Parts: sequence; C-alpha cells; structure tokens
Amino acid sequence: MKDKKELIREAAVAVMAREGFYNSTTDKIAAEAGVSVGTIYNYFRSKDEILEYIFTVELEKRKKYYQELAKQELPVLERLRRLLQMHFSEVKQNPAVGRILVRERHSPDRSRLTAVADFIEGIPRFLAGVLDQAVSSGEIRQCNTQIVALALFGAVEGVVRSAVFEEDTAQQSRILELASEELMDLLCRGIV
Amino acid sequence: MKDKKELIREAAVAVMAREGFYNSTTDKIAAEAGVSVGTIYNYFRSKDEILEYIFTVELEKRKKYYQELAKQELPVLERLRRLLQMHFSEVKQNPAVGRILVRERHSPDRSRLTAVADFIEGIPRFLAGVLDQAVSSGEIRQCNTQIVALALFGAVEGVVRSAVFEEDTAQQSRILELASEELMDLLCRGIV
Amino acid sequence: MKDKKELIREAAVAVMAREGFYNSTTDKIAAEAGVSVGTIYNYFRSKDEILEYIFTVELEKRKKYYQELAKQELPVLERLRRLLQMHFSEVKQNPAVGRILVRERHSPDRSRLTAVADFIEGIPRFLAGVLDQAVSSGEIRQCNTQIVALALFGAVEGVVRSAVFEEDTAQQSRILELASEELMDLLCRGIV
Amino acid sequence: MKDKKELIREAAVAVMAREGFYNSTTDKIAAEAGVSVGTIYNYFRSKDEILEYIFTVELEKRKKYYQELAKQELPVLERLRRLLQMHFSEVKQNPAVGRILVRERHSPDRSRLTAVADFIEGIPRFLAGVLDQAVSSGEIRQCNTQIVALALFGAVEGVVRSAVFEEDTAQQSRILELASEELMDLLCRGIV
DNA sequence: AATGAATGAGGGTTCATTCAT
DNA sequence: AATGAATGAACCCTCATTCAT
Repeated sequence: MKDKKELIREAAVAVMAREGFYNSTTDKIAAEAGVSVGTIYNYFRSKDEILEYIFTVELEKRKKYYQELAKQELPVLERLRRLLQMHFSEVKQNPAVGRILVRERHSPDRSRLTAVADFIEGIPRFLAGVLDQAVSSGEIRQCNTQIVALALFGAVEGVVRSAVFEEDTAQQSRILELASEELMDLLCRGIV
Repeated sequence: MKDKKELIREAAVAVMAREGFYNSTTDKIAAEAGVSVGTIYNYFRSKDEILEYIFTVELEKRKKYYQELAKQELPVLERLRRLLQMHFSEVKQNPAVGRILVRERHSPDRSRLTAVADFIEGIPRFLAGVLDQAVSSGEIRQCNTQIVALALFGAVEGVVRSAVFEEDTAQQSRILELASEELMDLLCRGIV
Repeated sequence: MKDKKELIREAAVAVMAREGFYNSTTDKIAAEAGVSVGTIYNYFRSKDEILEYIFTVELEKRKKYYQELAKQELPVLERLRRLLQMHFSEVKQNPAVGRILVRERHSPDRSRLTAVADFIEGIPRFLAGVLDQAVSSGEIRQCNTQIVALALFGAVEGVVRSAVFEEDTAQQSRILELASEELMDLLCRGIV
Repeated sequence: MKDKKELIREAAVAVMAREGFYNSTTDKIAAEAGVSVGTIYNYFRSKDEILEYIFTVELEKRKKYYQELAKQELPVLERLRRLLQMHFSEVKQNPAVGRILVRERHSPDRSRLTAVADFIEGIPRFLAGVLDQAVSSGEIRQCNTQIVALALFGAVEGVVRSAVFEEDTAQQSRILELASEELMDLLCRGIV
C-alpha cells in the first residue's frame, strides 16, 4: 500500500492544480485522497505545509538530478541543457505539478514557507553560482550572472506557465518538447 | 481633489503589495484610502474588480507607450529595448505595483479576470507578433517566436520579482537599472 | 404634475410587488420613480414608512367605501357583498397592490407599523362588529363572530393571494371575478 | 442525545417565531441551540434551508395524518373536521410554529423554496381535490372547489394568525379550541 | 426641494483546525 | 492511526440613511 503522506500529496496536487491553492479546501483534498480531514493533520501540520511539501519534493528531484550531473565532468552549458530538459520533461509528464509550481509560488505571505522560498530564490541563486563558474572558466562571456540567472529562471517559468495552462494538450506537449532547445539557442546565440 | 477611484486604486496597491491580494481585506483597503468600505463599492463591484483595474491601468500605460514607439520608425530591437526600459523604470518608481503584477497574476480562478488574462496572455502574444515581424524583415534570426516571447516575458518577470521582493532598496534599484541592458545583451548575443 | 409622494408610492408598489419588501432597495424605488434616493427621504422618514403609507392608502379606500355603504340602509349581508366586490375589483385592477397586501402583511417586527397592524387586526375587528350587529338584528344566526370575522378576512386573503401570484392573467381575472359570489354563497349557505 | 438537526430546527423555530425570519441571525439561532454557527452549516446549506425544513416537517405531519384518515372510510366532511382539529391542536401545542407558518409563508423570493411553495399552493390544491370528490359523491353541493379550497385554507390561516399573535394566552387557547367547530359550522351551514 | 456620494453596522457563509471517540 | 463533527474567527458585500451642495 502506498505511503499515506504521498497519497495525500498527490491528492493535493490534483486538487490544487484544478482549483488553485486558495480554493483547495482540506475537505476536497481529503475526499480526493479517500481519507478523512483529520488524517491529513496526522501527516501535515497545516494546509500550507502540504504546499510546502509539494515544493520540497520537486526541489529535491532537481537537486538530486543536478548532483548526478555534477559527478560527470560536463561543460556548464551542457549541464544547463540537461537540467532544462529534465525540468520540461517532468512538467510534461505531470503538468499538474507544473501548474502549482508556477501559480502557487507567490501568494499571501507564503514567502515564509521555506521550501517555496528555496525554490523561488534558491534556484536562481544556484544558477547564478553555476554561471559564475562558467564565467571564470571562460566558458561564457562576462555578464551580470545574477540577472541572467533570474532571467533564465523566469524564462523557464514563462514557458511552463503557458504550456500548463494551455488547453490544447498537443500544443502543450509541443511547447514543452521544443522549449529546452529553443532556450539553449537563445542562451548561446541570442536572437539576432 | 483627487479622483476617488484613483485614491482607492492606490490604497489597494499599497495594501496588496504589502499583504497580498488574499490578505487584503476590504476593511484594510478602505482604511488605507481613508474612506469607508461602502465607498469602495461605489467605485468597484467587487474586490476582484479592484485588482482587475490595477492591471488594466498598467496594461494601458504600456500599450500607450508602445503606440508612441510604433509611430517612430525604429528597428524592432530598439523598440523592445525601450519597452523594457520603460517597464523597469515604472517598476523602479513604483515597486508596489511590480509586486502585484508578478504575484497576483496567477491565483484561484482569477484567470477569468479579463485584464489579468490580457496581461498574462496578451503581452506574450503581442511580443510574439513583434518578433514575427522582425523575423520577416530579417532583423532577427529564425526562431520559435512564441516560445521566445514567452521566455522574454518570463525573464522580465523573473527579474522584476527578484527586485521587488528585495529588501535592500539599493540592490533593488541596481537590478532594475541594469536589467534592460543585460536582457537586451542576452537577447542580441546570447551568453557565450 | 403628479404629486411626488404619490409618484414614489406607486414606484414602491411596483418594485415591492415585483421583488418583495426586503429586496426592494431604496435605490430601486428611486430609480423606478425617476427620482433620487434623497428625495424619497423628503417625503418618507424611512423605508418602512413607505410600506406603511401603501397600507394606509388602501385602508382608507375601504373605509371610505364602507362609510358610503353605511349611509344607505342596506342589509348587513348586502353590505358585506359589496365590500367584497369592491375589494376584489380593486385587486383585479391593481394586482401589484394585492401582492403587497397579502405578502408584506407580516414580516420582521412590522407589527409595530400602525397602518399594517390596523389592516391586519383592524379589519377583522371591524368585521366582527358588523357581524355582531347582524346577529342582534337576527339577520344571521348565533355564532362566534370573532372567529367568523377572522375566517372571512383570511378567506379573502387566501383567494387574493392565489390570484395575484397566478401567472396566467386570464385565470387571475376569473378567480377575482367569481370570488365575491362564491364567498357570499359559502357564507350564506355553507357548502353542504 | 437529541438529533442535532432537530435541535437546530427547534432553536430556529423559537428564534424565528420571536423575531421573524429576517431578524433571525444565524448567530442567534446558534446561540439558542447552544451550538456554534458552523455547526448549523453542517446540517443546513443555508438559512433559507432551515425555514424550508421547518415547513417540510409540518407538511409531513399533516400528510401523514391525512393518510391515516384516508384509510378509514370516513365521510369527506368528517375527514376535514379531523384535519382542522389536528391542525389547530398542533398550533395550540406549539404556537411558535404557527407563527412561522403564517408569517414566513410569503416573502422575498422564498416562493422558490419548495417546501414553502408546497405548503402555500399544495395544500389548497389538495383541499380542492378532496372537495371535488365530495361534489362527485354528492356529499356537498356544486361550487367552485378551487375558490372554496383557497378560502378554507385562508380562513384557517386567518384564525391561526390571530391566535398565535394574541398575547393573552387564555384567549389564544380559546380561539384555537373553538376554531375547528366554528369553521365546520360555517362550512356546513353558512352563517345565515 | 432635489441630489447622490459617503457612510458603516451588520449578516450569511466558509473553512482551517481540533479533539473526543 | 483514523475519523469527522464541532468550532468560531474572519471576510465580502449590502443598503438604509445622512448631509453637503
């Protein structure tokens, strides 16, 4: 039998993707999970914490993946390419999570939610670090790596947002398939 | 005396920037505006409509600015540069609006709010149109203009988000000042 | 030009018949009367007082009519017959008033409204007096005149209610035309 | 322990009888029931639905009683007499319900409330059916049964209204005790 | 007399969270 | 561990009434 915490997380993903965090009542999540409200509170301290957990899981996936990548001695740009590929591929497989990632990132005072903040601030910071290395090694030109990192992170989000809210699923798939190459091209050559 | 609708809009901007849309009660907005709750409802049909109006105002500003730009016979990239400059400059002057623009864009079923949807979908679509022209005229290379437009829009948002939630205001200013050049460089040359 | 108080009364009748007292906002009444809210308050002290006035006007009509009747030396039952005829005829001509008379009679603490209370309690009391006379004069048999008066008043209301909320206007007219005879028959002969 | 839905219904009856539907806030009802506001909404979808339920319960009582009556082979007039007796007896036992039945019958758009509409339209329709049978069987004379039914229903209401708003409880009891006989007399013999 | 913008108390309803079973 | 009934603070919005113009 599936871990109950995971069961609830998946139910929450489904409900939140469909209705948004604010409209996702604990009752709905419990119903979706086939569990009682009380049970949710045996695994999570609050509704916020469920969202927190969703972000944590996704962040961990990406961290783990990057650590694998880091073991191989790949050029920075190649590492970025694969990270993007992995991300878009994940979103394509599970667009519900994608919706949550782009939509519930902000909101009330959710900036205090650690995992969300980690995602929203941590990833760009991490990317900036990667870019700094690449500048040092001469792999890429001098630039304001912080801004470039923010832009890259934002660009990815922009594409994902469009895709996951796209109702035509064929179109959704197409965007997500082309996205990493297109973004890498942009990154490497500009658009001129 | 200042127009009361504008007064309320500004109060709402202040409160929503500080507390988020969800935590911005009509009572707080009324208090901030120095007005009674009832008065809000003489100018807006609902709390949602206030947000709607905030987006409308900002969207109009950018539309108007672009129309001016279009009258002059400028190269596409130059037009984009100025649009970015204008946008970052606006956000620098009024970071509260910036916060709202990036944070309240998504959310519940707010996708039905016309002005918000226009912003979130209309701008990338508009950008894609601009890029298409530029490809035709040979000013920029062949590329998936839709994805590039989404990426550009997202990149701008990514930078703005980081800036407006930055607590160090000097740092905030710096990012916003450098952003347009850095993004244009990225767009023109890539980062290699 | 029509008296403004009368103008407002008629507008209120229209709105209240359509939407019920509770849903009849002063704004709607003002709009219907082609007048501003403020003006209403130049002629009425409160929304309640408008209703009060509507009842007063109707009560006065009936009182006046009965006084005419009393001058002629008619048998009691004949007087009752004519009173009923007059009442049903009035309702037929202006079903909107009829609706209000049967629907807004009760409600919140409107029992304190004098005119409404007069209508609801005064008429049966008056009828009881009439019946008492008739018993004395031997025109009708011994009976509990109070209860009979209440029953008669209620019976009239029951018929009116059904008619004024009847959507088929032909049917509405038919009921109101037959009502007085049918009720008099019932009163005189019973149904056996 | 008493069923909680019933507990709330009784509290609502008490409050609504005292203050009228409109002035019966959910807070007051909750307090009267010794329950929190939220609990009300675990058993009823809305305040309207509470009223609906009150009417349903009373209507059911009368339906059930009449079905018993129908099993016995009683003359129509005897059935009516017993129905009236039962009704006045119920009201005497619980005048609060009586108040609600006569006062909250009309109102805003409460006509859409099924149970209320059933009461207000269903009972006269049902009575008309009963009378039709009686005409067929020759038990009563030819008459417009629809109007007579409306009149009878209204007459009952008229008596009940007077009784339940009577402050002198002895007088209240007297009216309710005499009512059914007096009405049956009226029905059978007229008042001449 | 007429206007209508401003007022603000008030009410129905929601929903995250708790806790006795 | 699981349940789900109970809780009650909080919020959006309405609308009768006022009053400066």
